[in-house]
Formats: sequence, structure tokens, C-alpha cells
Amino acid sequence: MVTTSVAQDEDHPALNPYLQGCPTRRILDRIGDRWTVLVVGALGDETVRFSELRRRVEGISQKMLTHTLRELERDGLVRRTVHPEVPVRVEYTLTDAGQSLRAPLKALEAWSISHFGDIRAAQADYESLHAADE
Amino acid sequence: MVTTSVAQDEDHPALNPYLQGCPTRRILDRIGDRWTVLVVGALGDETVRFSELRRRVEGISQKMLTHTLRELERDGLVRRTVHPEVPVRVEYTLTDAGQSLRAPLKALEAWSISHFGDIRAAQADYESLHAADE
DNA sequence: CCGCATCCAAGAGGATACTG
DNA sequence: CAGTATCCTCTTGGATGCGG
Repeated sequence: MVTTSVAQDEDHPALNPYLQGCPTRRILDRIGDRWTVLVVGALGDETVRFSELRRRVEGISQKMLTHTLRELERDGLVRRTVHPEVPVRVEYTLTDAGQSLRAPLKALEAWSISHFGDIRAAQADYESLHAADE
Repeated sequence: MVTTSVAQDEDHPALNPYLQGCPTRRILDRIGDRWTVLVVGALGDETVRFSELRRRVEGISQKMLTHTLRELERDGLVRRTVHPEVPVRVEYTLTDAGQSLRAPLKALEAWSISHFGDIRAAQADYESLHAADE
């Protein structure tokens, strides 16, 4: 058995992502997707408008930024505020739940950066080992 | 060596995933993908054979388990050992680098479980608010 | 038992053009 | 400015069958 969690099983014995069909898998999917990590990180504890977010997360398309923000809003992690001016101004902020995601995602981000060199090296090794193949 | 450096920003000021084309984005993509979190968690600090892994991560297809393990091996996070018996036995273990990923991924897993209720509720609210639409 | 190859469906995600 | 809509491409991932 895997029973990853320790104390959590007490409250939600059924919420185990290692089990097929467990709804927490959907959540893992979402927060692990390509842009969510970056958008949440780019928001931080600030209130940021759409265009500024787009600048902060380099390379994200307008479509995917809108989509990612919608999903985050839908999940209650981001609050969206429309200021009906001309031109319109739309601002986004992390909710309390969203804020609580920052630390774990930041840890991932830090891990990626600090292990970048190792991974690059491992990949190079792997390549050379398998170069004689096929 | 694993060089889990801390002041890595000194060495690699350019490693910023918010910048387009930054190679750490690839890493974020990989560790954030659907199965990696679960496979790493299912390995833990044990040595596990393929079929057992498949049982632990319910619902993963043989193809995706193989694929995920290959990528992890390629990135130096998992070590693969083949025992040439009949039938063949293949075992997987997390390397030191792989072990260092467990904590951050565990945090994500825990977050998903503990915020499941909030997210469900937020989604329900969102639905009812937008039910009058379209 | 492990895993590769093939086929195929669904979704991710970019580019572009148009609206309030 | 902040989207929506459309189109099109590439990737993800399941199902199945074969091979060491």
C-alpha cells in the first residue's frame, strides 16, 4: 500500500490520488499544468492587471492566459475585478486559497532551477550511452 | 554529484522560468505532468518493480508508466535495474536527485487533498453564478 | 514480465481576426 | 484593453498486438 499521507487519511480516507478516479487527480493535473505555476508565481501577493501578467509570463499567448485565469477563478484561487473604465481595466489577485499554493509551487520552481545542471548532465550521459543504439 | 546549491541565482542569473525559452520551463513541464508526481510518490525510498508500480498508481497505462519512467531515468532521477531472469525482472529506485524531489511533490499532493473541499465548493459557486449565461 | 510499435481520439495551445 | 471566436497543428495518452 502506498498511503502517502499521514494525518490526512483520518479526515478523508477516500482522497488518495493513487486511486483511480480520485478527484484530487484533477486538481493535481490543473496545478501541474504548463502555465498555472507561472501565473500563480507572477501574481504573488499583488494585484495585477491582465496586460501586466502577460508581460510577466513571457511567451504565454493571450488565449492561454485567459484560459488559465478562468480556471483559477473557477477553482476559487484567483479573484477577478473588472473596472468599467475606457478602456476597460481588469485586475487579478490570488485569494487566500491561491496564496496557500504559492509556497509549494515556489518550492517546485526552486527545485527546477537548482537541479537544472544535474538534469542537463544526466541527459547528456543518457544520450551518449544510447548513441550506439538502434 | 548532485549540487543542490542554494545560492544558485549567483551562478545562473539567467535561469528564470518566467523568461521565454528558459530551459527550466521544460523541467517544470515534466515534473508537473500528469503521472510524474504519482510515480515518484509511489517509488518513495523503496526499490519497486514495474508491475508493482503499475498496481500502486491505479489507472496508469503500461505505455505511460514506461514513458514516465524513461523520462525520469533520462533526467537522472530514477535508476533502472534489469535482472536477466526468466521472466525478466526490472526494478526502479529514485536516485539522490529523485529523492530530493519527493518533498516538494509531497507538498503539492498534500495541498490537493487539503484544499479539495474548498475547490469543489468554489466550482459549485462558479457554476451557479454562470448558470444564467449563454 | 517488461516494453516497444502502431493506430487513433481528445485536448493543448498558437495565430489571427473581430467585439465592447 | 481585455477578451471571444475560429482554425489548425502538435502533443498526450489510451488500446491493442507483437517480441525478447
